[in-house]
Amino acid sequence: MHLSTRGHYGLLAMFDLAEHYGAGPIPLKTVAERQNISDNYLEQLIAVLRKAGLVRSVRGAQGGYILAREPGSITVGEIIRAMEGPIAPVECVSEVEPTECDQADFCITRLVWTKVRDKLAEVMDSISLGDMLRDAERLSAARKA
Amino acid sequence: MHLSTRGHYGLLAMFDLAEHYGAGPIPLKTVAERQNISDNYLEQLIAVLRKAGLVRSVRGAQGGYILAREPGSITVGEIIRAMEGPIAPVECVSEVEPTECDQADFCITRLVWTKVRDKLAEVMDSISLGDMLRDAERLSAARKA
DNA sequence: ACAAATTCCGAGCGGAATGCTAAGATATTT
DNA sequence: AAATATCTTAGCATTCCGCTCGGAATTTGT
Repeated sequence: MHLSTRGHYGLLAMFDLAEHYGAGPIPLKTVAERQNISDNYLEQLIAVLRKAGLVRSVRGAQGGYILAREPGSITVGEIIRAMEGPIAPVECVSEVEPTECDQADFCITRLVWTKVRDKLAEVMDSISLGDMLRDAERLSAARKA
Repeated sequence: MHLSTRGHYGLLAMFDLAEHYGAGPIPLKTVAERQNISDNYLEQLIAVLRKAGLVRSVRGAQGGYILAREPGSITVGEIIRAMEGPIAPVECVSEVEPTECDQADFCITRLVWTKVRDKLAEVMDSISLGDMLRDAERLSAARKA
């Protein structure tokens, strides 16, 4: 049950952009440095996020990346699906194009994986970048107190 | 968010043993054939389950494998942990020995992964092989009707 | 016009994990 | 003994992961 660094870094980068939402385009190098990720590598990852329509890019000097939508309307689930593909503990219960299996009708383990998948999707879809920003505020407030 | 075949096959094998619980030791070859898994490969996988104390083995002719406990007392979570290691979408929130991270205290994504991990564990721990047997009965009853 | 800053794109690559196969050693039953 | 199983280890092809690198294209500022 492991995520690859794609999803891990992808969420870090998106959250970083969320924290600076409204401040114009953020160069990738800045994000990479703040999140301690190789910027060469992050470049490839953000390309995926862009193609998925989750970030907008501005080329040239003073350019960078901006969230395509408000932080509150982008969920962790969307980001993870973009980076890691459809949610599916095993392929035969993939959210899209589950692989055929002639025993699917009476496969009990399949029921299990379906439940797992649904819970997974439920948690991830229920958390937005906006929620995370609020958590961050609460945390830093508690820290000061 | 993919399981390897280890967890997948592991659960299939355990469920097969559950379906024949009480009928004495089941040879691995039989399980492999019924579940359509390479028996050479399954041999390695079941060794892990045995070391985890989830199945007992009987060597020699007429030997095979038996669940170490009642189906109702063995959960999917146990099986998956045995086969795939501690549940953890990312390492820094692993159930055991989470890797150190100097930013752990104010890492918001970490909170997300913790929630994901907990939900994952919750579903898997809430389903036992006994539950699956009941589902199987219900399904075959519905099929006959 | 030119230089600097940036995104964009694709090639390549070492290492690790995955999913097996295979072969033999060991134990038990008949 | 012979047959039936588990047990153990080695190996191996393929794929994926997590990068690095080089350079082209685009925009801004001087």
